[in-house]
Amino acid sequence: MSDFKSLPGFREFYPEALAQRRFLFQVWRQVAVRFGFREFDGPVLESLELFKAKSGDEIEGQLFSFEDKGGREVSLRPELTPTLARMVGAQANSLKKPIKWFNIGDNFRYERMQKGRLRCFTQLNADILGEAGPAAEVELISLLIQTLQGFGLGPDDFYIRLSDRNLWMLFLKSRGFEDAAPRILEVVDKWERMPEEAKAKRLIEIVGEDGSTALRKAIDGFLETKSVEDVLSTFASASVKSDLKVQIDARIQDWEYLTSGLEAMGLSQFAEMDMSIVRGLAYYTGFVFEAFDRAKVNRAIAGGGRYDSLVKKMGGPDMPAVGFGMGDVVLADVLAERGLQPKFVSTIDIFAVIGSDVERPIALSDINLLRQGGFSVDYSFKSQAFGKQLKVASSSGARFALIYGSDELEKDEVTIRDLANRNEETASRSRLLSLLREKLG
RNA sequence: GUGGCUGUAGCUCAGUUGGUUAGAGCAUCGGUUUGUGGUACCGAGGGUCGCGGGUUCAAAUCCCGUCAGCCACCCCA
Repeated sequence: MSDFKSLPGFREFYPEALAQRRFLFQVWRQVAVRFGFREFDGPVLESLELFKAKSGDEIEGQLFSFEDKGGREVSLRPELTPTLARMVGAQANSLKKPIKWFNIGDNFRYERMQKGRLRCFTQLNADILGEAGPAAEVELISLLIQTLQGFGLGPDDFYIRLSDRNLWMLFLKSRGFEDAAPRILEVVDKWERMPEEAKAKRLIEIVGEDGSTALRKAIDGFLETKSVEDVLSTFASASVKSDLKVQIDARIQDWEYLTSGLEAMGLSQFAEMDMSIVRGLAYYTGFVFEAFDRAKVNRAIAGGGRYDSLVKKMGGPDMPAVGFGMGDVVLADVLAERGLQPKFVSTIDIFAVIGSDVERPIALSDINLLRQGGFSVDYSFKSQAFGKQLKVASSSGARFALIYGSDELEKDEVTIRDLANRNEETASRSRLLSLLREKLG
């Protein structure tokens, strides 16, 4: 074993593993293009400030950051969104709206690795910018669903949890918790995992002893919300000021637009309203959603949401935005568990079997022509028995073996052997290329 | 960052209460086979038993440390 190991959390891809990896990318790219998204990319290394500005100092401990030789504080990107927001912001006026972009790229986090979590992972990011209404969410969530379907995953395998930070804010306002709302959402984010006493304690810290019981009841009640009808009844029971009422009604209309849009696409079975999703990061402003593995609780395959203020924060104009990310690590695990990761066999078109060093120059000449002609051709580097070479030919996955023996070359011919059915025919070397073009189409 | 479990060949694993030169299957390479391939047979290469220290006449085996991996927390863009 070598003393030079790869770094923790960084993977090596041998050809077979790389083939599987490229399969993921291929499906990602194919579906995104089908939805009219355009591929872009940004730098892998950015200034540390870019990520600190967006996510806050707390995140810094997980950044893969260091000082470069010019004394700059830099970081490998932990996510693509800040870069995207900056890029779009810089050319916002000249870009056609809505902007539908996607990226497949490596991201980095410096943290302890575990299942589904490495220090270098690849994410599909898909974002729509310049569309403030829920039509963008319909498009993005349907892209997310169709992508997962593209891998053979169905409604028994995953579902989308839909939530809404905006609706949470309106709800908390309507119950009189407006000022503490951001801090309350932080608690809601961890609600499922928190022990009872911890919940009570945190709520008292936030709103004090008096309000905490009512708040507790409100949160538990709102978490039960499973449909637009539930939302309606939640707010119907509350007496709220008229300007707030207008906002709530507008938001309910957005929800109706979103759910009916997904229904029209035939995707209702995949989507569930689940207000427990608020997503940790502060930059989400509206709808948030996650794709969950049905087989394992608490395993998110993808997640995203709306971040309407980020482009402006990155120095651009006001520009609404929504997007999601899907990592390759969890996805590959999910596919492997379900046997949906195809087995890739490398194949070539033609394997040349060369009788001896006498025939070799002629064979090499043909091999080069066939390769120039677009065929993938392989051959044995050293002289070996015919049987041995045919064995190699067969395990190479080639469709045809070309046999360059002394008998054939006397007549300036080669034997074309179909490796599947073992039929042979002879062909003159001058016709070889056109004949193989017919056979291999 | 915290805790638990696990490290023997490329892979999956044997290896007895500590006792000769650490094994098997698969894989790889070579041969049986300079004119015909999925089988078969024969053979070869491949290991500092994760690494370092300790106990012992003797350590893959027992002890300590360390590194790595897995799992659960924490966190999750």
